[in-house]
Formats: sequence, structure tokens, C-alpha cells
Amino acid sequence: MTALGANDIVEAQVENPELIDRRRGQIVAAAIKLFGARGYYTVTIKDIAREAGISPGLIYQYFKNKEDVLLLVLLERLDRYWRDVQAAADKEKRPVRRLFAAYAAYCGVVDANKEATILAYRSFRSLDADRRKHVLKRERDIHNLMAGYVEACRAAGLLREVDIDLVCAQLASMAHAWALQSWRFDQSTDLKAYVSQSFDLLAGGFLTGAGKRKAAKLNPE
Amino acid sequence: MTALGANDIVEAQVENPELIDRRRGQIVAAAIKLFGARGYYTVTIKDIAREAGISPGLIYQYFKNKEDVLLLVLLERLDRYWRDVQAAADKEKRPVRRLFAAYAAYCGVVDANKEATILAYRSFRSLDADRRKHVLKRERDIHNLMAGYVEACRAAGLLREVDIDLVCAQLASMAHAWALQSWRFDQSTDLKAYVSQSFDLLAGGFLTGAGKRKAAKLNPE
Amino acid sequence: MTALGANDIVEAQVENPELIDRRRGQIVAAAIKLFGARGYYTVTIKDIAREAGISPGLIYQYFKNKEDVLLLVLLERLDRYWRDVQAAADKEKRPVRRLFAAYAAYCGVVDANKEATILAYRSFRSLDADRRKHVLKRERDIHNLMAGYVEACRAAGLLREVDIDLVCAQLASMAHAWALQSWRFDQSTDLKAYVSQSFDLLAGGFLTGAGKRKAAKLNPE
Amino acid sequence: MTALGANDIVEAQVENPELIDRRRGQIVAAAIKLFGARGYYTVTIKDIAREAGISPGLIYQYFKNKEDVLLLVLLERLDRYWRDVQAAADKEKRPVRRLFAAYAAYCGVVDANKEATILAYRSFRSLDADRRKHVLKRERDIHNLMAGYVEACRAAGLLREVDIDLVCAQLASMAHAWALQSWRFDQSTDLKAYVSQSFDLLAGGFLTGAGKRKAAKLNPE
DNA sequence: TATGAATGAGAGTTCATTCAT
DNA sequence: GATGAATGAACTCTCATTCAT
Repeated sequence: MTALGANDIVEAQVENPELIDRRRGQIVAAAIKLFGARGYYTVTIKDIAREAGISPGLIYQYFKNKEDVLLLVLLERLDRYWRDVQAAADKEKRPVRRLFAAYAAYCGVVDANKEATILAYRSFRSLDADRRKHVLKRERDIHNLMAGYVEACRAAGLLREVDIDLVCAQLASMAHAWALQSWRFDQSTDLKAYVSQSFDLLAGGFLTGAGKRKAAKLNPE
Repeated sequence: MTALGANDIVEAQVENPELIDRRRGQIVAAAIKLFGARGYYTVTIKDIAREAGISPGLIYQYFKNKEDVLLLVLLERLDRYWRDVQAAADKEKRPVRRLFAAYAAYCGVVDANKEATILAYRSFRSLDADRRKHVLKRERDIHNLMAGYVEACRAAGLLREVDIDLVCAQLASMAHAWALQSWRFDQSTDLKAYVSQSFDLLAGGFLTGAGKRKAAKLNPE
Repeated sequence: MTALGANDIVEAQVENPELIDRRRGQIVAAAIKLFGARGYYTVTIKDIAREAGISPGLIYQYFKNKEDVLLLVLLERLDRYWRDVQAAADKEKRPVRRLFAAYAAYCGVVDANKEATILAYRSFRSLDADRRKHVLKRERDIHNLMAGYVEACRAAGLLREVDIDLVCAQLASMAHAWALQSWRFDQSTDLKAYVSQSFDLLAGGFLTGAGKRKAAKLNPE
Repeated sequence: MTALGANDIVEAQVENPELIDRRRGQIVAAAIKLFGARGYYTVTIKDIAREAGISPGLIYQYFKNKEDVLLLVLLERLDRYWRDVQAAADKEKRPVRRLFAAYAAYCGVVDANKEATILAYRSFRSLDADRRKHVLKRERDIHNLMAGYVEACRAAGLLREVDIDLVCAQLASMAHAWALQSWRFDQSTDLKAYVSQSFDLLAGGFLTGAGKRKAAKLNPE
């Protein structure tokens, strides 16, 4: 189930689950668009309602308050990340290729949702402790997903003796950097070049010689 | 001159430059504390005034509006980063050691100002276009500072053929990750371990064999 | 349509036109009372809300800002003047009688709205250029209405060769004087006496001998 | 003595009478300029201080508060009116000529102080009851001055049987109309034409046949 | 279920006035 | 006598939330 129908996390006044899914979909889509462009605090409930084509009052039938809208927005994004990354990784069998595919997918989804990625950094701390936990839970899911791919490289003897969490932090940071620190990069750099260059750099640090040779084959330049 | 007396960027109604420095120091210190803990939007001018031990009206003698307070808060942090990093780097002559010293100092100042680092990510986009430029200018100064240290490694033949901007992005991202993604790391990891491990990982990616041997000597474990 | 529903001049957040009319009626009535007594600047939005029996926020559903409230207050008064004057004039056919009826009605509406008349003088300049234009437009409508009645006297050969705009200025000034310069008049003077005396004086200046004889019949003292 | 040194009306913290006169002169001149242009409420004490070239605090050495500044501004204007009108009237001996000279001078001083004239209408009601009395006292002085000139016409048998206060109200209203209702007049009308035309109209109402013949000689067109 | 008018607490900001220097 | 930094009450306006329809 997607984050939207998550009645255990976010309560609704409405019973019909399909309606909940549909309305929350509308509202979250509108909110992602607006929060992404202008941030959480400068967007009003009225703005979201107008963008979603419904009345302000209706939002409170599907969300307890504004913060809950933000929560689902953030969870929804993380769900999408998780699905995209896994789907891409599943297409590859060999460990280094799989890790690369996962990283490339991660960068790809960041690129396709730049605003949402930035929003996550901006607005995570606008949530209260309880809601943060839910978001962190999903962050950790993604972390674990990636950690599995790294671990597989180790099992194949292709990984130097390094801390896997640290490697995951690096991979995620660099994927995020594409959205968050774009000012550092030459404007002419495109996503594809960024992915291969940054992976080369990162992999150079954590793969063994054998691993690097496999990685090298990914970019036949 | 520090960012506080920056009359060309932020205007004051008061003439006396020493007073401006002192009062802005008070106000920015209070604002860093509160913004850091609760974010820009949930902190009120009255909160800042109370924390600084002055009246709300007085803030407007030294700042045109709330956004200008945020601007100086962000600039002040970047100034501090720049100074700390440079001071640490200056103590080392050899390129790899110098780069390491710079990175370690960067991580150190992030650690000492975790809240402020997070704030930068959260609140940069709350600034209007003009104010963002000022912040980006200082970000770039730090970027260039680091790029210089990386470049020196290349001049000494210790750098693989890699994009320097990308390397800088990695270094900065990992330093920031210490504050922003601490949930990824084993709670027992301390700053010192983090610095050496992450540098080892990064340097493994961008240094030549000779460079790595020099880097290895930095952590005589 | 009265000035209150004037959606083209003052924008409302609320759609329902009847509601707009009703709420604006409430708000403008309260504002006239308070502005009239204490002037524009010393009356607060909260005062108006309290007087109107609504919440402060609601005023901003029907007016963009405080200045717009003042605008409708001033327009509303001018509308009332126009309607009262025309209604009274329509009851008389012969030119001098009609002009007198119009003047008497003008004085009457000034008397019934002394505070509002004074307010117009006080507060017109508190409006910005755009809003002033709207008020002047209605002032001119009244001017033209009166000018028509004076012109009819001329057509009937009862008017000396005088500037009609000047005559209108005199008529209006004297009507306003009843509210604005009441300190000049013996406290025992009542409205009726004021109207006949001042009209006698004014008409003596602009009517021909024949016209004055007709005017004389109006006051059979 | 002019209104400025009026220690019995407005209190000063400073003893030296010359200084009081000089400083109040500075302050009132600045205030007239600013109040005239922008009205009482939108001008701040700081604005006045800046315009007068002194510090805000100093104003409170010469005035108890902002309202007292307004009081002296209004009194000062009335003093000037009184002096100018009397000076002009004194140059003529014959009653109708004298009255005309007084009226022309009145219009002249209105023309030279349009903003201040408008200010009087706007801001008189911003004063409290006590201060209003002082202003009304001087208004009455001018009224009486004019009434004397009208009375002289009656003594010479040149006045119809009319109420003198009403005549004074007319004369004052028309003089003020030059500033307050300029929108009614053809833009090409100049002051001189206005004075002669309006006096012709007014005098036509209150003078006898003999009086009118004398008045006619004033405008040898 | 859906609407949107209504509420009212609280935000940023201004400014008359005071007072230490 | 003169300065101008400092105060804090009070302003206009916004907006999350509620509730009658």
C-alpha cells in the first residue's frame, strides 16, 4: 500500500477507503507542487485546496492538520524513491552492476523530483517528533535497501574493508547533491555524466581492485 | 570584517559601528540559537528579542526585517566556516596533509554548529533572490578554498584525473552528513573516527596510489 | 447598484453578492459611525469589527485593506447625496423651484450626515491616487447634477451671466458649511432658516431680477 | 507675539525665550511642510526632526507631544491669515473696496498656503477639545475681522438686510474653495479671475444696488 | 460528503515617547 | 541644551481551523 491510504498514521474523518486514496492523492499532489516551489510555511491550506480543486474544509476531512499533509508528502516521496530504486536494481544480477543501477535510479528520481528532494531537507524538522519517526523509518528502509546492494559486493569479495553505513551515506549524499548543490557543478554537466563520474569517484574509494575493474566496464569511454 | 558589520548588505538605522557590531552580535547569537532549534518560521521576532535581552523594536534599528536577520545568521556561519578551515589548513604544508586538515576542520565546525548547519539547508530557500546571492557568494568562497587544496594535490601528482568540483561536493556533502544524516551512523561513532574513516573512503576515490600511501600515514591505526 | 456591491472597485474574497452587500453594509455602517466620530487613523480594524459585531478577520474577506473600507464609506455617502438630491429635485418642475429643492435636499443630507461630511474633508487625502479618482468621479456626478439645474435656470432666462461651475461651488460650499463651520452661526439658527437665508443670499448673486422674484415667493415670510 | 512663543498654550522644558522662538520656528516650519504634504498621522516625529535638522528628542524639549506641534502649526497659519488680511484691508478706506481687498488677500494667502489650508480641514479634529478651543478662538478672530469689514458696508448703507455671519461664512468658504475644490474649476482659471468672479457673485447677493455699482468699478473689464 | 464563511490568536512592524550620556 | 538609542504598546493583516448548511 502506498503512503496515502495510511490510516494508521494519518487519520481521516471519511470512511470510504477508495475515496480516501483518491482525495489524498489530489491533495498530496497539489501540496507537493506548492511545497516544492515555495516551502511548507508560505503555502496556505487555501492554496492547496485551490490547486487541488476542492474546498479548504475538505482537507480537514482527510488530514487532521497541515502538518499531516506535509507528513504524507514526505512519505509519498520516499515511497517513490524506494520503488524506483528497487525496480532498477532488480534488473541487474551482478553485484557491482546492481549497485550502480540502484545509484543511477536514485539520482534519476532525485533529478525528476528536485523540488521534493529539497523540500525534504527543508521541512523534515517542521514535523513533530512522532511524525519524524515515520519519515525516518522510510529513510531507513531506503538505507537498508542500498546497504543490501553494498553488502552483496562484499559477499562477492569486491568491497574494501569499509563501513557500509558510511558508504550508504556517501551514495545518498551524492545523489542529493545533484539537487541541493547544483551550483557547484558546471552547468553543462548532464545527469548521465554526473552519475557515471560520481559513481566512479565513490566506487574508487570503496571497491577493491577487482571491483574497480568491473565498475570500469560500466563506462566504456 | 565579519558579516555582522556588513552595512552594505544589511542596513541599520543606528550609526555607531561598534554598537552595530555589538547589537547585531547579540541578536544574531540569539537568532542562531532559536532558528537552529525551531527553524526560521516558528521563531518570532519577540522570541529573538527576549532571548537577546532587548526589546522587539530594537531589532528593527539594526535589521530592516526578519529576513535580514536570517541573512546575517547564515552569512555569519559561513564566515566562521571559512576562517576555521583556512586556519587549520595553514598549519600544514604538504598537500595531502593540508587537505586532510581542511576537511577535518570542516567537519569540526559542522560538529560544533550542528544546528546552524541544518538551518542552512532548511532556510536558504526562505531568502529572496537577492539575499540568496550573498549566501551563495560565500558558499563559493569556501568551495574555492577547498578546491585550492585539492588542486595542490594534483600539482603534486597525487590526484587521479577527476573533476575537482565534484571532489569538493563530496567533501562538503560528507562533512554536512555528519550533522544532517547522523541517524545513519552507529551512535558510538565519534567525530574523530568519522573524519578519518570518511576521508579514507573519499581519498581512496580521488588520490593516486602514491597519494593514498601518504593519506594512510595520517591514520596510524 | 449602490457603492457597497462595487466588486469592480473593491474586491471581495466572498462570492455570494447578497452576502457581500449585507456584510459590507454592516461594516461600512460601523465604519461611518466610528470614522465620523474619531477619524480614520484613530479607529482600528478591531474597533470596526467590534462595532459591526463580527471578527476582525472577516473584514478582510470583504475588503482588501483598511483603505478600501474608507473608500466605500466615502462613496456610499456620495451615493446617498446624489440620490437624495435628485429625488427632491424631481418633485419640482419649474427651474428656480427645482434648484431650490435640490439645494435644500443637499443641505438636508449634510445635516443628517454631519459627521460623514466632515469625514470626507478629513480623509479624502488619506486615499491613494487611484481611490481618490473614484471619489472624485462621484463628486463630479453631483456637481453635474447641480449644474444641470442651474443651467435650466439659464435656459429660462433667469440666470445672470455667471460661471456655472462657480455657482455650483458656492452651493456646495454653503451646504457643507452647515456641517463644517457651524461655529459661525448663531446656535439658535435651525436648518430650515439656514437653507432659506443662504439660498436667498446666493440666489441674489446669480439670478436675474425676474429670477429673484420667483425665488422670493419660495420664502413667504 | 506670534503663536510660536505661546508658552501659555504650549509648554516648553527650555527657559530661554529666544531659543524657544527659534527652535519652534524650525520645528513648525518642518511640520507645516510635511503635514501639508502627507497629513498629520503619516508624518512621524523623526520625519519632522530630520526635516528640521535636529534630533527627535529635542522636539520634546519644546513641545509636550506631537499634538502640540500640530496645534502650533494650525495657530501659526491662522496668525498669518489674520496679518495678511488686515494688512491688505488697511490699505483701503472705502468700505466696499476694503472688503474686496480683504477677500482678495484671504484668497491670496489660501493660494500661497494651499496645503496648509487643506491641512486645517483635515487635522482640526485630530486635536483634543482643549486644543480645538485655541484654534477656534483664532478662527473667530478672523471671522470678526471680516465681519467688521462687512459691517462697515452696512453702516454706509451698502448692504442688503442679511445675516453678517452668513456672509462671512460665504466669503471664507469661497476663499477656501480655491484650495479645497479646485477640481471644480476650469484649469485655466487663475487666482485673479477667481477672486473677481467669485466676489462679483457673492457681492451680488449681499450688496444693495448702490453697493453693486461700487463693486462693479473694481473690475473694469 | 462537501462547501466556504467565519473565527481569533498571533505574526511582523511602526513610532511616540523617554532617558542616559 | 542636545543627542539618538531604546522601549513596548498597539497597529494592520494572515491563516489554520471550525462548523452551519
